[in-house]
Amino acid sequence: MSTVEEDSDTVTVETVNSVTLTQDTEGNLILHCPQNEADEVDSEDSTEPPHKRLCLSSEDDQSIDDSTPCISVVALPLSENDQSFEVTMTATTEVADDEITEGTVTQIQILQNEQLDEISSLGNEEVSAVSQAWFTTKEDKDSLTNKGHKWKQGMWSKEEIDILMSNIERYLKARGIKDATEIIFEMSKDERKDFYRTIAWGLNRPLFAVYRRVLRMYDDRNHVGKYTPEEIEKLKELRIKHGNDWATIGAALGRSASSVKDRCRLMKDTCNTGKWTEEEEKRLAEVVHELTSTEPGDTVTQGVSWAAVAERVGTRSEKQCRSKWLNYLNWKQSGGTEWTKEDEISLIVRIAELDVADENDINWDLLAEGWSSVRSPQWLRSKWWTIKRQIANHKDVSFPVLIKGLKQLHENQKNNPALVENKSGSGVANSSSNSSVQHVQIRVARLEENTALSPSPMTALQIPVQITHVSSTDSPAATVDSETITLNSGTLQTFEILPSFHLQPTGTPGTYLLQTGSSQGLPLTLTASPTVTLTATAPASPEQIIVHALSPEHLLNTSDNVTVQCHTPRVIIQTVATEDITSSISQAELTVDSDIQSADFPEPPDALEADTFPDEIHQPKMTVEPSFNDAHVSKFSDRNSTELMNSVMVRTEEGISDTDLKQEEESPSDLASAYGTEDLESPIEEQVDQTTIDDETILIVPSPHGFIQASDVIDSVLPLTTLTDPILQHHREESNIIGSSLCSPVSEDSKDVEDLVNCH
DNA sequence: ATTCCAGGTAAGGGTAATTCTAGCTT
DNA sequence: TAAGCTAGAATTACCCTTACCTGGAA
Repeated sequence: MSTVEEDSDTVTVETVNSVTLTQDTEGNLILHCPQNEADEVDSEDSTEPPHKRLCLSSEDDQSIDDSTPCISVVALPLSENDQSFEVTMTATTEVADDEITEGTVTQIQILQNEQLDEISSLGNEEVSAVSQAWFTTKEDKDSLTNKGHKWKQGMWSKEEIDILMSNIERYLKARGIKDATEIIFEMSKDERKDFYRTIAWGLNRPLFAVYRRVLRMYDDRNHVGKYTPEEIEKLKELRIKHGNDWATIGAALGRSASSVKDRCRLMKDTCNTGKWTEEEEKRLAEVVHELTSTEPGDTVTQGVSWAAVAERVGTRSEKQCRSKWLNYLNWKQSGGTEWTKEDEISLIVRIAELDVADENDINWDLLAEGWSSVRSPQWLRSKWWTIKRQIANHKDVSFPVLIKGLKQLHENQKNNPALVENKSGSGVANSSSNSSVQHVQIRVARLEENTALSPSPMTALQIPVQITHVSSTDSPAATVDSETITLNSGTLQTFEILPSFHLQPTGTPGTYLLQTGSSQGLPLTLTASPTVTLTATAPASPEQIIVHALSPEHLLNTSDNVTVQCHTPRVIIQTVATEDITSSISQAELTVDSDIQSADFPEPPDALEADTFPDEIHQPKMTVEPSFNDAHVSKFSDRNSTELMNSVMVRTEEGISDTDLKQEEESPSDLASAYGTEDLESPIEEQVDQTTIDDETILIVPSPHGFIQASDVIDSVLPLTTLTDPILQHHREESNIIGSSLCSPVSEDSKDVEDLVNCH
């Protein structure tokens, strides 16, 4: 148990596990509990789902009850296996920027499986010690290491970037500053005092790493792209003139200093390009062995000074030398064997067996050991990268899901070579190539539900993972896939689906633009009571959005009737009805429509194009259309009636070309008959593989169309047996609605959300 | 004068994405 | 033989850490 006391005499945020606690722009507190730390207290053999409740209590009776009269809590198990989870608390009163440090005493305790476990903790103090310390020297680091501190290194995860962006947003908002670049590039050190320290909060990285990251993110001379031949020429001249004064050279070229520095590293006048000659290879090998004091045949993958090697080789740059050695020469010299399809499957299995929650946790050195066809750990990692990219949306699914999907995919191919052959469309099915399994998508949707617990913690239920083939070689409409999932469950209050988007008001009441990371906006229409409007807020992350649609009576008391919040890795769209949120069975419905449709949506305003997310955050788009009704609403088909109370529709689109946007219109009745009959042509291709792994179901759905149409998979997308929520199952048994109320996708031109509403 | 703080610079190891190309099939 | 295709090689823009530096404040 640890107590985190901020620099305040009044506030204590106390946790009983090691959690990262952040606060978004709306004052929502986001806690993240890493798996390894949770494991300290969770029995290893526990098979209980990691449902945890967040318990708020106050040492000061005034604190929560008075100042934050309504707090909704969302507990999100990140996967069915790990014990990590995220908790989001939404206080309906505005929480000021500094309230965490200046407010009242709040105790946060994490309860698991309805038992209050006293959980030992590494605590936030340690996190703070790292992220609040500006240390770059070896002594500083040794000192912290000796005190038992650990911090994250390597590539920043999306989650970290989300936290950072959220912190920056909050900092800007609190100070009324519009553009972070004002602070970063224009203010003096004194003026921006504490900026970096503030935005580093919740990040387990050295302050210096945060600083570098922020500079890169906001430097518009970064991410400029490929150097033109003219730029290269100019760069050469500037290099002669200014030497290693990268800042000056960069300024002259309109590039960042590190960019021009990196580019210069690649261009040596003496460098050859293209295929290595035997002489060059021989020289490289000799130099590497000489500089590392190794013998020919020894495996050398680390501890090589490539700059020194390149210097000695003479005709190649350090990058070229490293790449050649690690990806070919060392393996060839030490008698490596060819990489096979079996190796590929083995790699997936081995990675799965590692049971790591994050790809960054994979020890590639260890994985590459004693594997003759692996050229180097670095090469193996790049191999994994190519395997991973067989999944078109690999960036949008969690790592465990990705692994499961790949495993299932390969097993399916192994058991059904015909599928491989058909999908590849060529005679290369027996080769070790990956071509046959490219253009696969994994779809994950998760449902959540309010329970009777106050103040409304969520328990999760899940929609199966779906993998759909969308081979672009098979069809000009290849990137178009579609399916519609309709759930008709009275208890559903929360819908969660990948990937993500961003809400922006359009100026038209009740209509919002939904913006994806790639700056494409689409309208969001709230088909609900006129008194319910959406308030879009800056998301804490582009990955996850929570929409809280509070009841009309609550709306009278607050301007924030809907809260949008994001955090990785999934999108959540949630309505919270203030009345009877404990109702176990109501008639709420939820429609998920990931259909791809041609866009006759209005162009997004220019304002939406600008800088909503950093360049490096890109998400594909998909259509998401959850609709939530509370107990006042009995049927989805009634949604256009005035009975609708809380109904939210959200849609966005896949990034598809104009030609991809030509999809045949299907009426609901067409669809209903279609998926019952017309696709039953090929026994092989009709095969739907469904495997339940833990609580998650993965479907592999080959399609005769080369892509998934609504008619292909609807029946499989949501088999009744895959819903794991007991309440929902109970409801299903009662009504048997889910299977019978599958909603069709709507017309190709997305007449708009009204059509979707009325499609029943 | 010294130490600390809050950056700042350069070097270099690395990753991930794209482009090129040799070799294969049609 | 040419065209098309693909896997693997090569390239490169960008990322991250490390080590050392700087100028002002304490």
